[in-house]
Amino acid sequence: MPSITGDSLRGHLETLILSVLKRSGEAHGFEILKRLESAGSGALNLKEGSLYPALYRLERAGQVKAEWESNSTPRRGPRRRIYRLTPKGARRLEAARNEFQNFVTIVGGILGTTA
Amino acid sequence: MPSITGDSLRGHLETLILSVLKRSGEAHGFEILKRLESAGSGALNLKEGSLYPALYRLERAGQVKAEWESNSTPRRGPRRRIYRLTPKGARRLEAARNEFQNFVTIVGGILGTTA
DNA sequence: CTTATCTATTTAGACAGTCTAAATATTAAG
DNA sequence: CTTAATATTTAGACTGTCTAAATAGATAAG
Repeated sequence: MPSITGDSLRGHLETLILSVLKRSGEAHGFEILKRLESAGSGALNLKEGSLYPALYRLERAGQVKAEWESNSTPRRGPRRRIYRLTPKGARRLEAARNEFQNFVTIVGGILGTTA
Repeated sequence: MPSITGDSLRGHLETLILSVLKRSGEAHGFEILKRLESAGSGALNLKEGSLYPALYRLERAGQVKAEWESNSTPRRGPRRRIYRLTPKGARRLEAARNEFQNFVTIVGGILGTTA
């Protein structure tokens, strides 16, 4: 099973988070984690210790907005923080997509995986 | 001018070095630096402080072999260390290319840049 | 001869974002 | 009451970038 190491993920994790929020709508941290694991087909070995700090960075940067979930529907477990994309985050996502494309073009070009 | 940040480069630099050695043959550090800058069309802002440590790691790992250049042809400047790919390095390069492809597929898939 | 310049390597230290690992919290189920 | 499931938080290690400068040799310029 191929796996993506932490080093490779660096600098891309925040973009991935923004992307799942854009595609599947608002979610709490743990669900974002599961969405990413699922979308990564097991290649993404993402840990809480990486995800939650990334969410805080995004929140501080105004790219996501977080709210504590109400306790209206009784459920198992502690209160959850629901994250959703802000307009600023959506713009950042668009820019990051272009940056990723550029990154792939440059690095892929040197590696000869595209040429 | 789009630029690739250090974070994104992380975990890919050693592969890039192996690739330029494979494609353009042996070279000393400074030339590798210039080859990468040239191949990156200015998007790669690579620094000596990143390159030389990476070369030492590759050497320790047996993926490149380094030799001090002889002083036969008089030239300006200090002696240079010439690096060339080892068979082990060539195998690592092949594996790393596949890993990069996988990385692009997974991350690109989540970002929606390929789908 | 002295100084400046070009080329190249080395290295100290800062920085940031992963990871490991565990602590904490809440509620349902048994 | 205890156990299990869910979710968040956080301390600390690790590593590979970056900044920045020190070191160095050889030739060119004056």
